[in-house]
Amino acid sequence: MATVSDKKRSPGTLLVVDGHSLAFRAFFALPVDNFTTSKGLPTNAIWGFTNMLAQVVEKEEPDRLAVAFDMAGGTFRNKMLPDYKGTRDAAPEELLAQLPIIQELLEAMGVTYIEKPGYEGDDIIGTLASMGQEAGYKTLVLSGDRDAFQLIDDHVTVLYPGHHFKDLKHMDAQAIIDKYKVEPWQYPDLAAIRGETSDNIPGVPGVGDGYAARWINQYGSLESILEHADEIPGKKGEALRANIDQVRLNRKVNALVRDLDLGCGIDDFSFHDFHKDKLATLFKQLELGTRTKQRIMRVFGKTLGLSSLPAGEDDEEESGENSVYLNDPDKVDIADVKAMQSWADQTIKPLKAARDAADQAAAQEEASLSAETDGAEAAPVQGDQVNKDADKGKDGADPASSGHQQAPADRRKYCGKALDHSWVLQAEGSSKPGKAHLDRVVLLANDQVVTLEAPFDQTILEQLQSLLDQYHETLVVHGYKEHLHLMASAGLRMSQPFFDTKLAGYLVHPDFHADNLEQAAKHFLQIAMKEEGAVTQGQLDLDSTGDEQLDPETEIRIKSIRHAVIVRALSHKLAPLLDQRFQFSLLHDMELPVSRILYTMENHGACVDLQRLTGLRDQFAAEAAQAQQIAWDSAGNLVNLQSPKQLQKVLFEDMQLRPTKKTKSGSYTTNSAALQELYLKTTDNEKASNFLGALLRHRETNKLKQIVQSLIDTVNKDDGRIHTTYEQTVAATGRLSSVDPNLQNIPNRNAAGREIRSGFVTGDGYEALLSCDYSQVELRIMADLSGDEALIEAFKSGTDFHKYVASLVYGVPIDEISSDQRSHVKAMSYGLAYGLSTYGLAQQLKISPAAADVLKDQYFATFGKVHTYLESLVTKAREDGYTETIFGRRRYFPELRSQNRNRRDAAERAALNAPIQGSAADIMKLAMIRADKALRDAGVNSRIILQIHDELVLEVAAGEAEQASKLVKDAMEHAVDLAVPLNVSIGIGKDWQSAAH
DNA sequence: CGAGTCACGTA
DNA sequence: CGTACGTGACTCGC
Repeated sequence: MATVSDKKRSPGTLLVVDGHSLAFRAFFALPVDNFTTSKGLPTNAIWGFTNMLAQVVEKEEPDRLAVAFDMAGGTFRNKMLPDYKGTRDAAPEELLAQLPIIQELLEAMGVTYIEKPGYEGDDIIGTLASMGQEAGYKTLVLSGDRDAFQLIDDHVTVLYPGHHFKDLKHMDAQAIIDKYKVEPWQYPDLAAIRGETSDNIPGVPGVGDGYAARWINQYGSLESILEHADEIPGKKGEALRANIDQVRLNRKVNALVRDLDLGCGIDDFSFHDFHKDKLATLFKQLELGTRTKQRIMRVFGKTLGLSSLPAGEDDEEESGENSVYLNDPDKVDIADVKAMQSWADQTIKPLKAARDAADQAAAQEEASLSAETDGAEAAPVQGDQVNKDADKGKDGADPASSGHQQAPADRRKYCGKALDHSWVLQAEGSSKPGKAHLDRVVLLANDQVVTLEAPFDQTILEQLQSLLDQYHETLVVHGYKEHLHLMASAGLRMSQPFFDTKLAGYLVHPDFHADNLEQAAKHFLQIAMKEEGAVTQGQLDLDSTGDEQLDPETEIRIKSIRHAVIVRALSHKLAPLLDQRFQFSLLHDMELPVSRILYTMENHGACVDLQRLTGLRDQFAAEAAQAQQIAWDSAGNLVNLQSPKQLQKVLFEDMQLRPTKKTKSGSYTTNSAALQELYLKTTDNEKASNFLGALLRHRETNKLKQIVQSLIDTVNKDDGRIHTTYEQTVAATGRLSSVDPNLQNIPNRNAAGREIRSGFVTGDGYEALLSCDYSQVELRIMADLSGDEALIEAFKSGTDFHKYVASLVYGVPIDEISSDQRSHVKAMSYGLAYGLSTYGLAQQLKISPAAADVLKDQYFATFGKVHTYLESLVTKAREDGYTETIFGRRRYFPELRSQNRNRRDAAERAALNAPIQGSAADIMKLAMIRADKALRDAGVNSRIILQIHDELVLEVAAGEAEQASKLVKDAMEHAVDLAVPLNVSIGIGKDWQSAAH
């Protein structure tokens, strides 16, 4: 179909496409999960590639088109640079599988594609650009590879994908100069210096585009820079000199070949025959959407002068495309309560009925299915994980059913398709406990969005309250706890929603911590945000192009709507993942109820005696100042005692003390263990000895001062209480953490520090603090999970656990166990769950490594199954890629396959610890749910105010001490049913210190 | 001003 | 050369 007449229309346009780089970019830009055929074939690169190509052809209307591909096998570049991975050999299998299909599609579309053994697509492109130039064509190079920039001149423009690959930038000479401050032909020099991380090409460390450009402009060329490398000052110059060879090599490798013999001419790149049937078959196989198909037909059909094809009979949906959930919703303006009511009646209200109907249909289908298969295997194999463990319970210790949810019939095991009938509420403002305020609420239902803004009309709030009350079971939010704070600040209550994308994201990937919603979206949806925060995957430019300057208020409003859309997309991404792992119950019966409890704990806060705290602060400050003075006197020098660097100089240079250990970065440590050792060894130097003693005292008291001060600083002026924030999605093991301030690290180990706890007291109407803590939970979990009879017996015996274990290990009667023996065994027991080494054990107990080895052998000889169990944890993690707690909480450990020994060893220790620490965390969470419920059911005013991993602190209302103690102790001890009893010890007193036991 | 390092408090 | 956290101070480089 080459048309001679085309050529006369000068200048004609030649479009050259870097097939591999485009497919590569598409592959990583689009979530493979949403582009997979029912047979499991990934199609994200195919979809992205064809759509992109169609888009460009439609817009640029080229007369000639050729697509270049890399070929399997190395190129001449690999020979020069063994680590070079710029080619398809480094691509993931899922991408490679799509390349031949893309070529097949191109063929059907009548598009020429070219590949040449030993060369990259880039070289073919370079050659094609030369051919275009000779023939007087305007050439467009569509490529995601920056090496193509060197081809740019007056006749060649590169179309380069932006952060999201759909946004093409026209890179002409001026654009290169603007961006890189060098001419296009100098770009390879710049790239050689900077390197290309994505291609695994190292540049000069510490040198980026800026410096590279500066040098190029100063010296004119790369060769000239290298000749004058000696003149370049500073670290950067040093780094350059150290990497001259690398830079030279880079420059050789990034030069594109421009004169290959391709065995064809430019007229071979006209549009060829368009195979409609073949295309239709391919599209069917690939299960691509109608929209894509019609677009291809339209664009490439038109090139041939065919009329647009009729919509035809295909009724397939745009299935599995993420963009469905990222579509721009329609904005609905709500003028008054009436409008809101009618909007909700049309959108939110029908969701519940629709969901119930869908549930019923699903149940029927399942029933008929199980009838067909005789009921043997149709039911889910693994059910509700929270209930899994409870199945073992014989005496009503079912943690889930005693949780706060309603009738068992209401309890879902899976999200299933229920999300299709859900709505999103996105509240914005500050959720800080004690000072939350609500700025805006976005409601998203049925692809329609309503925004409500402060100041809120009271009747609108009532309306909203009624929606929350009636339809919380179909509601999706991002962060239930934060929403409780936000909504409460406007006087609104919020029952447990159906889904929480923040919590779900945490369950899916507990190691990943997103600071905000956009990061979560980027992580889970592979969506890129523009600087202003725009979603670029969908067309989320709510107001026309989105390019013009919007006023800040509109901007922020759009951002909120965008957030709601992201939440919807996230929920659809995460729900199937939870279902796959049987973790919905973890969300519904554990994390969500815990969120509500944390909200109330944060809200209540902990009452402190401000006078007591300031008194302590002054006392610690005085001691610290005194110690500092002594240190300064003996050093003869006003060293900053809080500067490790200055201390190193004073200790190891001025005073000539023998350093003990090094820090990670190679300097000598000045930590307290090292200082104490030095202190003991320094007998001949009075000044040094005084200095060390004073320094140690300063360290301790100054730290305490700092902790007390931070408490004082965070006391809420309105109620005199401290409102910490519990982070529910931070600790990778499933624990909570506490910030602003951290109330989980208030000193407890030595007397001076413990005094701080006396500053935590009771508020009006409360008479005492009650502290309840689990004894040796982690060890008990190990006993249960390992099934070690000796260890189980040790716990059942009810005597001093560590003494009992020591007597077994040392083969000595219990009453003959020395305190040293007890503490050694205790350290060993706890060390187990951390993956301790004999070296570490020896260090901690200040015994020889040989003695530690003996202890370890003895220990494992006594508790053999524990040893086997711990090893099996790591083995299983290596096989599965993740560990699991007794309630099915997972943590993934890709580092177990690391080539780096240190990292691998660290991963092994973490994998050993995760299920143990994590199970303990799960148990505590269930205990909190039970305790909270028990207290509320009993109608008492006493309440949980703090959680410190294995301890709960309650503020006990007048006259409730005995009742509250009993309720909480019972709730904690029966949170789960293990092979060993759970033991909770309690203490009560007028402050936290005296509540110790 | 932000990131990284060091030190140290808790379970 | 045991796990999991958060905070504060200093220091370096932008």
